[in-house]
Amino acid sequence: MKQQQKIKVALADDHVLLRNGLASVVDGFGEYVVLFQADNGKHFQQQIRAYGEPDIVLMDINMPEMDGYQTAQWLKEHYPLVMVIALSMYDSENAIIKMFKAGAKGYILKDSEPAELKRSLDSVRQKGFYYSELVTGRLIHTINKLGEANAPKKELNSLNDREIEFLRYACTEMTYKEIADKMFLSPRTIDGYRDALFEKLELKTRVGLVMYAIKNGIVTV
Amino acid sequence: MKQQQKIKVALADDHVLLRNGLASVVDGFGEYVVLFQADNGKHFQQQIRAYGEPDIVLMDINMPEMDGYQTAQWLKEHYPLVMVIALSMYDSENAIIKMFKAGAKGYILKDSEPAELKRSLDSVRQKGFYYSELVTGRLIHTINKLGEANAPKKELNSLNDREIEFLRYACTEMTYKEIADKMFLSPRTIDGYRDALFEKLELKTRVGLVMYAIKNGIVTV
DNA sequence: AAACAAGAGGGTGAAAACACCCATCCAAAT
DNA sequence: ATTTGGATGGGTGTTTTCACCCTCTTGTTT
Repeated sequence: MKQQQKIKVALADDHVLLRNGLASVVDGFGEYVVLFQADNGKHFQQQIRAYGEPDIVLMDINMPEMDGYQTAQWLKEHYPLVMVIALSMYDSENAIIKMFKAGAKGYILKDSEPAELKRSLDSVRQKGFYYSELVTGRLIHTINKLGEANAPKKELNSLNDREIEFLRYACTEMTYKEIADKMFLSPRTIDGYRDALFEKLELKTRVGLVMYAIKNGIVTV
Repeated sequence: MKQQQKIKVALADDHVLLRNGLASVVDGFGEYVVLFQADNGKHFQQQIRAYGEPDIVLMDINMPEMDGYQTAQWLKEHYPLVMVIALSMYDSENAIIKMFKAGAKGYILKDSEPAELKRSLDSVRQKGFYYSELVTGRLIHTINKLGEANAPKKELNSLNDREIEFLRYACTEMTYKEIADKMFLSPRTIDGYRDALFEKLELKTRVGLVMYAIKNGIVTV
């Protein structure tokens, strides 16, 4: 009887060990039960067809094949009642915003305590969202930026393939000239990529680019 | 009957979710049972006194209070029969060497598949060690370095507090001059720190320092 | 057809990062 | 008592990075 009242949770994360940890903790809460697990977005789509709709999904952002943004977006369109809580390794303002734009109802870090995980599940179930201090703080920062006069074309950045390729090289000990060679571009163009990223990511130095790339899973450390 | 023949495994890791994942996977193997879990080295010392000696310990390297190096070292002295498998977030040559020097019998990454975790447990149990390709590759690199003529005083680096503090600042967008101010030192001295690190870590650029710091848990991303 | 945005790239100069030199002080080891 | 070695920091010069200027395509929009 009580069994049927349990909240169904699905997990999407390519790190098997961590996913198992989530599963055992979620099951341990009692009111929640793990309906199924997936390695990535593609796998998740198959699983949801096989097992049916969960109430809540704990969704990793950085996954192979199909990442958390895409999967959350897909869920929003095809299963609008399913609530997504984003799971991230790092505290990244951009990731937070992109996941909420993709329909996520909460955002927690992978090194959270089980208590916070439970808070997020409870909150999403009861109130439909979970806004931690982390999230609130980042969102306030974004709001403040929107108020600035010099914010003409903030299309809410998503980097293109070339920029991402550049970012990966920027995380090595190569000079920009060497990166230019690797990418078959002029050093000037690389200069342009860098400056464009500085602008849209609000950074000033190459170290800033490196930290950004790591926090956003663009490079795997 | 069979129960008593199970290999006793202990876990030391401050990330609760991942630790739970390890526990459920290890228990799931059948031949292994998790004897106890600990948040850090200090906690681990208490637990081993309370629960007795495990056969194998899965030991995280970066923990608060007392880290994996220290804890492995302590185990080597006080419980020499306990076999340690180092658990690391990243693939870092230095971390591997330091853990093996502290007596570890194996080294695996936290995003390993359960199959590899099992391989490492089986191997350590049966052969007393687990040398993956990852480990072997890194060790060969080290061996090769030892053969070089220009390797006079390779004391096998451990960074001092000042260097670590500097490294943390190096992972920000501060210039070296600004770092010098923060650390109440001359820019020249900072220059020296940087060059010393370049030398002993075999790096050439600040980006290299940043990547090193991250891979070794000196900065938390 | 004209306007416009995006991608590639040139030039210049200042600032930061890197390389290699050296001196001093102080504490610990021989 | 002298030497060694670490931590600190000065000088000088080159290379890389960063900032801000600009042109010229090409493709799309209007």
